[in-house]
Amino acid sequence: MSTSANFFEKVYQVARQIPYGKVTTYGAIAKAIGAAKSARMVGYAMNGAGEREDVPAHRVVNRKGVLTGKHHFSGTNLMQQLLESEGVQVKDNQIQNFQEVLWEPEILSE
DNA sequence: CCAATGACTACAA
DNA sequence: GTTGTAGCCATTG
Repeated sequence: MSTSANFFEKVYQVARQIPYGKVTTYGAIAKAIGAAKSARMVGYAMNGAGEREDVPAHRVVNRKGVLTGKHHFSGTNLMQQLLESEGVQVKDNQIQNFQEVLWEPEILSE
């Protein structure tokens, strides 16, 4: 495997730590895994995480609290429904009480 | 190896 | 506040 394998693993590891009814941002995860400048890669990793039920990709949004990656889910509003099902208010693909439901992961250390 | 892509973010106008 | 440009870096062709 490649070095990037660890990168994905770290992303999944942090994503799994997201508590119920909470959300986080790509930048927060990227920073937590020690790759704050690789926020894009976090979203990219989420692509493969969609198959993993252990990784709630629907709880990961961009820094504005917008469901930018909803198109990657099965349906067009599946991501929003999942969030609303957890008590997260979403409107027009954007989380309303974003700051209230926002959860920041802890920095991973080796 | 080089070029293009992307579920991002920050800054400038 | 909106729009545009640039930086970022792993993946893919």
